[in-house]
Amino acid sequence: MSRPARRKVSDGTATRNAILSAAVDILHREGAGALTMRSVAAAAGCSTTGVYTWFGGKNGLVEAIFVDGFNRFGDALLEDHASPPDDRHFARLGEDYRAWALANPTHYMVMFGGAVPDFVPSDEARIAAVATFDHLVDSMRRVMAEQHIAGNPVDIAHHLWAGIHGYVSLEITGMDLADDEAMRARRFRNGMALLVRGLLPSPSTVVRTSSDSVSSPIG
Amino acid sequence: MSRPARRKVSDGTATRNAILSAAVDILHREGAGALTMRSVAAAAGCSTTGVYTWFGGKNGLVEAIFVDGFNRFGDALLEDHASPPDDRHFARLGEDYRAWALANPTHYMVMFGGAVPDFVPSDEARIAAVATFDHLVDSMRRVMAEQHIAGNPVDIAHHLWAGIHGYVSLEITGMDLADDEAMRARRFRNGMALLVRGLLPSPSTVVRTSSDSVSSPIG
DNA sequence: GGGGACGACGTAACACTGTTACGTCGGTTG
DNA sequence: CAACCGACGTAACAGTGTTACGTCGTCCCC
Repeated sequence: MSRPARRKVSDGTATRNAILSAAVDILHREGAGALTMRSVAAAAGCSTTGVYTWFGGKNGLVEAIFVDGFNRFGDALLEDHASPPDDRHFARLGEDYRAWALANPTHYMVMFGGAVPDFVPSDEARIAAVATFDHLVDSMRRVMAEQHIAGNPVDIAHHLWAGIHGYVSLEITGMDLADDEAMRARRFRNGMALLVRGLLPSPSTVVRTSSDSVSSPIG
Repeated sequence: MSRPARRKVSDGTATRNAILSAAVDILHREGAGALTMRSVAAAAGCSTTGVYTWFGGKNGLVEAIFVDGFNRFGDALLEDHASPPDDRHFARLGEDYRAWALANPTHYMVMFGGAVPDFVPSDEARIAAVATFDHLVDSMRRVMAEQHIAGNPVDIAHHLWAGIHGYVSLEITGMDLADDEAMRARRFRNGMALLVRGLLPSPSTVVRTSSDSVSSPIG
């Protein structure tokens, strides 16, 4: 990779993209168990060794899926981060988070749940994943500054993230014992409201109920 | 199973237990990827087909691990449920929950995270798993009755469970971006306090200012 | 007591998985 | 132009879950 890459007639990365999108497609339609070197190669229209030349092995392929997932996931949440924060800012963020995760459950579980045994993302891949979280921290920092809320934005963002992930993860794995989708949506909405209310108490209430500066529940 | 089971010289279920404990041991020591029919059979001292006679296949074996995990998990939390609830009741529960999950991460991920591709627990197994959650609901119902707190205990227990699971799940999969164990423990403790305070607003503390009892800074 | 019957195995094979030598082809580069 | 080297395909390897098939020992019934 240090010297200039040699080019064939067509840009070589085209087949790489074909393999990756085929893999994502199989993962989405048939689950992690069907994500096979041979099935991916067949869907991409190449031989199994083609996958090895571009991804090094299954671990590399899954890692590419991992990074690709965080890119898509981050894009889905991007406009939430970009929009000017109002009262429903984090509620919308939570809804979009949940919507993406439920629309791409297998992808989400590869990213967060260890759906592929023995796969551990490299530090490089983890750094790419963290960017998604950084956007959340930025949003948090901005809202906290505007509302004059004290505390560590990273910690508060982590609390929010863990809370959302808890609901979504239980829901994807079917461990939530809800009767129907309406019940799940209601619970999630209420949980999000609870989280936001607890994490970001409106400044007026904070000033009124306590005198010292550390009165924000989060610090 | 309807007619009386035939017995051999030794109770046949002994080999079943040997296989199951060998499987749990392998899962605990080497992870879900090493959980192989052959490795389990070898560790249990029998042939691969022996696993099939007792568990029907890998799915059945994983399901037995799934149920066994919830039994152990429930036992670890049992004394928390049994103890008379005080201020630190749910904090202790959270700590024990987290301690068990971090001590048995692979087992926990099989139970909650879909660590084995294509494994879906049967309704029977799910019912056995729900018993663990029922204990939490009972604790919640008792505390709410004693403290005269209104609300649906099932929903509130679910909020608490989802919150705890969110932290623990991120921690196990390495997606939490903490510097060290101390930071993780602190975040979890603060998150638990936040959850409990939000879910179970103590009537006494509601009247008084936030500087009492649970007002310690979180973050 | 004998004769089935049936459950608990083991052996060996099946299709399938990830992975890897090995050869080939063709564009790039000196 | 010639050497090189990366992008492939073919075919094989060990290891995976699973399944016929046979055997042995114990139980039930006559």
